[in-house]
Amino acid sequence: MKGKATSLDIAHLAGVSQPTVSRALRGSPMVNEETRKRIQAIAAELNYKVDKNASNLRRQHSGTIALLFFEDPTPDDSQINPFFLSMLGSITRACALQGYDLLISFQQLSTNWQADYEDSNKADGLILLGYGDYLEAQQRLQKLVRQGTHFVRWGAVLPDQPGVSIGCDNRQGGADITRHLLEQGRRRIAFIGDASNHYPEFLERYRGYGQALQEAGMQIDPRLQVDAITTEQAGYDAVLHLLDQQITFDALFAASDLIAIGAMKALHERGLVVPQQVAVAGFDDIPMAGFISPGLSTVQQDTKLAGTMLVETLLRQINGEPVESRVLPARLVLRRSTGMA
Amino acid sequence: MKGKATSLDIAHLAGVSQPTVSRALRGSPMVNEETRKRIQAIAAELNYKVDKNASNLRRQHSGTIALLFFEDPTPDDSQINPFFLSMLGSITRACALQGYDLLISFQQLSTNWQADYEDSNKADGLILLGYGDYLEAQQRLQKLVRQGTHFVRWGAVLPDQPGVSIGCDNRQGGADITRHLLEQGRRRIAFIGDASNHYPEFLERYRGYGQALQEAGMQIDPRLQVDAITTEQAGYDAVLHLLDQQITFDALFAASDLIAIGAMKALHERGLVVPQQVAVAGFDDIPMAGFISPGLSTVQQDTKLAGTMLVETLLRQINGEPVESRVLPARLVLRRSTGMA
DNA sequence: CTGAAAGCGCTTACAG
DNA sequence: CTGAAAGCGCTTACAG
Repeated sequence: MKGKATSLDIAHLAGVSQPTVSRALRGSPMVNEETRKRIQAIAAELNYKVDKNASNLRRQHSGTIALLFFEDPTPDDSQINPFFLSMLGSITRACALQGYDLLISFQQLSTNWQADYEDSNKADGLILLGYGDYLEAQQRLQKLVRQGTHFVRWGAVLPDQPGVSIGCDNRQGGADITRHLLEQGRRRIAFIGDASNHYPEFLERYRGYGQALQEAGMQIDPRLQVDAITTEQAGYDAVLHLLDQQITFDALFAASDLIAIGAMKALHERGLVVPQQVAVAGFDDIPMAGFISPGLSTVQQDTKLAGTMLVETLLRQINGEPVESRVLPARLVLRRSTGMA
Repeated sequence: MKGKATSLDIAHLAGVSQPTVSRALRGSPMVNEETRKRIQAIAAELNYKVDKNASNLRRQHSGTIALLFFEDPTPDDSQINPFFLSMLGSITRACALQGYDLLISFQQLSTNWQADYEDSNKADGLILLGYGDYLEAQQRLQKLVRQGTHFVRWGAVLPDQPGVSIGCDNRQGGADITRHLLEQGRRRIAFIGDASNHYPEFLERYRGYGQALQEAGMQIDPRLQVDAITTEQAGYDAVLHLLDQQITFDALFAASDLIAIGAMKALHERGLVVPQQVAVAGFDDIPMAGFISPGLSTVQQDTKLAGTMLVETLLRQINGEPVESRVLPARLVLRRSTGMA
């Protein structure tokens, strides 16, 4: 910018040395109150702001967290899974509360995101967010750990994982919603979502589903599980697949709300009424879940708590405190798509 | 971090001076190709990354743009207007394309956002995003201009505005959708949204509405305009207000989709059928607009183009090139809420 | 094509 | 309580 004021300028005007300006402005206790007042007044008048680059360089710290958002496959245009947008909001808020800046980066899983942020001192740590192919990501996580990079991941919390993760209790959520469908008298419950270790969160939801069925003394019919990534299109396609294969079902648990919404569209097009003929449940509780018709029963993840936990855990890690993975509870939100209200 | 490699380390290992490392790594043409190769190999092995703080400090530039997102009133929790999330996505993408980082900050209109970013050299320029009270914001914009801060605003493009703005053609959009409602045979069209100069974008949409009515030889009934900010709640309340005042209407143009969605909820609760009894139109084309039932007719703003324009305009400004405000076209997206398809 | 020198604007021991 | 000095890790004239 045009001749921005520096601490030296302030020092001249205040008749003190430059370090004194630095001390005064950062509230060091070892500076005379009067001197401080004078310095502050001048700084305010000149609209002086500490140069972050200089300050960070000297302190070897950035006061910034980088949020790496990766989703796979590449979402078209600017359509981002609303669940992650909600997370984004809550992470931003949590950062602001802690006085940290948030650097944001939308990554394709394919680019080499691991390095550039913390390595170049732009950020003190990383938050990793996104449903992506976990096996692909895993080696990168290992590299991060090897490099001593500070990072926290949002996702499934599993024993063999590199680094620290925060995630919701996907298994419990999956079990709860499946029990609910069973209580509604449903017996042929389809699961729409990838159930491999490529997508551990989905896999956990699927395991919860299986657990609930077994508790009810029911068999798991593998034909009722159809792979789908988190898009409406995938949900839509999956339902058509079930119908075309003549696989009967009276309920459907989608591994995400986006999938559920696409599934409902397909059911509607084929003339099947929700919930009378097919009950539908999702996962996430994105805002749209409450607005579509009928309202979508789903498993809510507490994004506000999640954002706070992610940021706090990361900051603790940055400060050298011990941290560990955490599982947050999931909560049912029941609406008309499963016959409620 | 733990003993991160510096350019000096590389220099020692490569048997050259530190400046040569710097040159080699930034692709300066005045360095021997073999030397460069050697240096690059060592840098790669040590996972060396240029320290951005040092580099930026020296170059007096940050390679970062700050996105200041302000919304008023404070949205509850992490619920952000989906339209802005879409903008956010497209801005992020545009930044990435240009090799810039994006620093993001959710501001309440009340905090003093104007300064901290560019003034502290964290960002080379600012993008301002959000529906907020414009009159409140205006003096801050003026201050930004006075300070020579580089910034671009998303919003109404008006003659008397400080700084550069990019916005969609709100008036044209408002006129087009109103004409559409008139063509559908509607005669009592309510406008839900603040129509004061506190919210110039809404005001322009209202003017477009008025223009279309007048072209059709109709009077503007001021009782058909009800103030509302961009929330579902405001739209909901506005419709109840109209109904309770016994003001009749057969169509409703909401200044935003969020308002329209809240309005539809109120209509539904009062037993009014959309579009048979009341046609409803919104503005923005947020993803939800296509999912609610009936689908919401609306005016689409091209967020992809908008994000690109914002970033490009800002970068041009940063590079000292002349820039000016731009108006982007708005486009109708017609769905069942106004009786289409 | 390469090196020695200076300096970006801070913060932090070290003296006093 | 305050100042003189050093240094964070780069980039960029300036010499050669």
